[in-house]
Amino acid sequence: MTKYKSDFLNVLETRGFIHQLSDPEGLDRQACDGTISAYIGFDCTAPSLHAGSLLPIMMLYWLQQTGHKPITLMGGGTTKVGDPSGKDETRQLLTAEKINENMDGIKQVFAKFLKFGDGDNDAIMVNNADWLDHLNYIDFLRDYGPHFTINRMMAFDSVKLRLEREQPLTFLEFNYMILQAYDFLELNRRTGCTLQMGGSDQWGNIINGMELGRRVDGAQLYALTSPLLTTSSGAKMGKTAGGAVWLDADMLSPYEYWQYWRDVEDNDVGRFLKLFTTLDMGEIARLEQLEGAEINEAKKVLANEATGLLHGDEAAKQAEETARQTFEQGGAASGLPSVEFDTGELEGGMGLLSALVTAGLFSSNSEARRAVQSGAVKVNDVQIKDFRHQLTDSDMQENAIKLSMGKKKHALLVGKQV
RNA sequence: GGAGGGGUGCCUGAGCGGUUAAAAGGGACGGGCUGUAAACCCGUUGGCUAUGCCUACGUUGGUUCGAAUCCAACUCCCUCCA
Repeated sequence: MTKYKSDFLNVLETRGFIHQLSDPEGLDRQACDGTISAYIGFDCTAPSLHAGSLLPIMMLYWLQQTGHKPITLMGGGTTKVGDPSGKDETRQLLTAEKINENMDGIKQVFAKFLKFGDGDNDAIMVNNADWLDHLNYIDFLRDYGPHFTINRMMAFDSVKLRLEREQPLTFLEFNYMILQAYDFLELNRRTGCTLQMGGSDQWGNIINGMELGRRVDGAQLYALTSPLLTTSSGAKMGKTAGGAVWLDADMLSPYEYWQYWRDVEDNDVGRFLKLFTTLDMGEIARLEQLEGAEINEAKKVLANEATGLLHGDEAAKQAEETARQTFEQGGAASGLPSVEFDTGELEGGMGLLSALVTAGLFSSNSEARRAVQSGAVKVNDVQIKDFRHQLTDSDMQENAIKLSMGKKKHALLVGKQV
């Protein structure tokens, strides 16, 4: 099938995870001969990871499934510096407290995909602040500075891009690649890790670490990157109307997460099934054959599988059921995002606009009013175009009012006696 | 330290005394078509107790009947020189 002998590279290859690989034969042999440890670094710039990080997480998942050891590296130290790759502007510096806070949130997610522990191929988590925070400047410069030339550093895309666009690149950021390179070396020393994976934008950084390891310790290290993931229409993964597609259930409900996968473009379905589900390739091939309206079945499978991996099968089923009731029957499913309100407000009529804002469908009355006027709003599935409309007791159905914005966004106002 | 350029709405970016809630594009959202796609077409895109009011063009003052537009100070950023 593929040119690889090892399960690990075979799986990654057939599922479309591999973009660049530094030494295919060498790594393949390593993976066949024994257990390899590989790491991926994660930023701590947000309190939760989003769908964009799912790809690297899945790589670690397959790494473990094929018998190897995943290492998740939290960028507690490097986040203090900020990766300039792919950024036009200097990132805002985060405080140490904020970084730690974010790190706590991010940790939760990994446990759902990886098995942590002390076993041979159990995953471990490390924080590069552990070694970066205590570096001695002069010692560090003397030990590792000679292995980097400015000439080469200038040639890196992340640097070149800034210079060409005449955007500032601070010395702080300029150092980022050195620190990341050092991470690789340090991890190799500490845990025997020999492979670093990451998005294609990390290629340069990873190569740096590889070379540093070779020069300093004579270690044979490997680099593997995944393709930069965009949707067929070119948009970045993981962003949606309401913001990022967070992996934390508190920041994005399983139902909304399910909807995200349900709504992917036709052209992405096959690719996403391979990348974000664990279905076997035969099943995926079958789903890929579906065309026209039938492709919706494949999308549901995608949504179920992806949601199941993250939030559990139970949550996935619920989300599917909620979606089925909402879209296919037009009913008010209980699993919709719901907000409690005081039923006393209905006496004498409750303004439609404020109800919509309360339900979280709009952020301001004006925004809600415009939407009502353009016919986007429905109350219990009946379109209302008068923004002065008042909701009353008679709108309550089974102790809730279903409010809709457009075809896809629904919310329930659930009555609460006070 | 010296010289120049610049800070406009979610983003890019026009405007350079009144007709500016601020061109244009992007993005986003809504409607139509569909399959809860894509593409395409149309609309919306500061807030409010709404034929009116308030807030907004880095900050603070000033000139003026009137300022995003002129002046001053401050501040932040960029480029070049030392």
